[in-house]
Amino acid sequence: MIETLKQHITNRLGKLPDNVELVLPHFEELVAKKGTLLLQPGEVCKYVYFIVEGCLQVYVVDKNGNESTREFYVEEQWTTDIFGFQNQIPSSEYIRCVESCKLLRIHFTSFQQLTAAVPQFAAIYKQILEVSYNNTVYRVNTLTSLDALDRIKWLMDHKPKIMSRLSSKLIASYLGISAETLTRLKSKI
Amino acid sequence: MIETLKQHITNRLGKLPDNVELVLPHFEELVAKKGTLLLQPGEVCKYVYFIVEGCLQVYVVDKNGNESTREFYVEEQWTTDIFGFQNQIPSSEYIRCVESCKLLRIHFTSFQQLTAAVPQFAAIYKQILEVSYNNTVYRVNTLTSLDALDRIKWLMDHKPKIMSRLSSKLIASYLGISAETLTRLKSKI
DNA sequence: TTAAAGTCTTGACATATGTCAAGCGTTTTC
DNA sequence: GAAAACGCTTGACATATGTCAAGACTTTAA
Repeated sequence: MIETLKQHITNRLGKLPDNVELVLPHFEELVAKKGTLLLQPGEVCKYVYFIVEGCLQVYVVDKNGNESTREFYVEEQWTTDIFGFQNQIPSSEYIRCVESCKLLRIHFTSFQQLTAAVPQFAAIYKQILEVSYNNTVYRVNTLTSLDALDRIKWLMDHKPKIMSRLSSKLIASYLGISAETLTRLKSKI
Repeated sequence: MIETLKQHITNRLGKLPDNVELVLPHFEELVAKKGTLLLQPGEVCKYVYFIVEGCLQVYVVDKNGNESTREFYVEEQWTTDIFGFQNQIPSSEYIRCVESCKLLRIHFTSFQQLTAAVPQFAAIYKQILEVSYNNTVYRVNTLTSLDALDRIKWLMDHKPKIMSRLSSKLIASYLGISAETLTRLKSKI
């Protein structure tokens, strides 16, 4: 599992064999089965997770008990409640394994140490932050400026793997519509 | 105007008189009247704006010509198309003055220089990035998990100044509803 | 292997929100 | 100061989407 992370990091930064070896020992392997909750609202997020295999869902639950998915993360992506993690304050979101997962996680203390000590690690963090922010900006704009049918098309075009890999119920919770509406609209494409 | 920025920076970082003087000369004053477009889709964003006075709207236009506002920014806030700016690629959003504005702007070149040379400036940028990301995450979650009435209440609770300061049409475009629906729902509170 | 749980689809109906139009008051502009 | 533009509210109606229920199919777990 560590090998995947090593590859991921060197891909991003070019060859830097020295500092990679500083970083890797701080990660801990974690195998979690489908349905495992890694974080709940009110809880302080202590880890950043790197996905070696599987899929994580970040979501909230509304007053009627419906889930709204903010984002799905898959292989070679990083997941955490960034703001809650950085400030060590309670989260407002759930993080759940929607498939069996092989994960690597790094603890808050190690993370802070590394960003301070290893510039390349800080650079990766900044990169992740900027990309995450950009994705979330896109997410707001698609949610507000596209109707349900166009959001489905958007998802098929931009995240075809997510579309085919997850259940309709999960996809619907990401698109902000009911599973029934998703079924009906898909037949119109 | 520069004095406001100086105050803003020292408030954030404590006293650091030396480096502030390195930063300030890179900013340029800009007065823009209501309606001025600072950025359009397809255009590469060359500046980061600091608002001394006024209000900026970041929005997109959908296929029917309707505006969807992603965010409003007011006094002492920073506005830019972060991702497009950092990567110098075309934006997908508009940035517009919805009031007469007094702004300070810093050019891409200066910005890169300063983040590389002045750690405190890089720290402010990281802070802004994290807060912006967090706000946008909240925005996704309120859009998908709250109905229109609860989104109005959310806005009144969390951004009362925005609510009273801007037109119903603008507020509605932020909430993802029509101006008529906003009128009707407000009477239910 | 079988029971239980979950998934997808479809129908009937309910509801929230949008659209268009009109009226009226306020603000802006020449 | 008059004309034009704009902003808010309300009504009538259209439409998109949600909710609930049922049936067929598939996957999971004992």
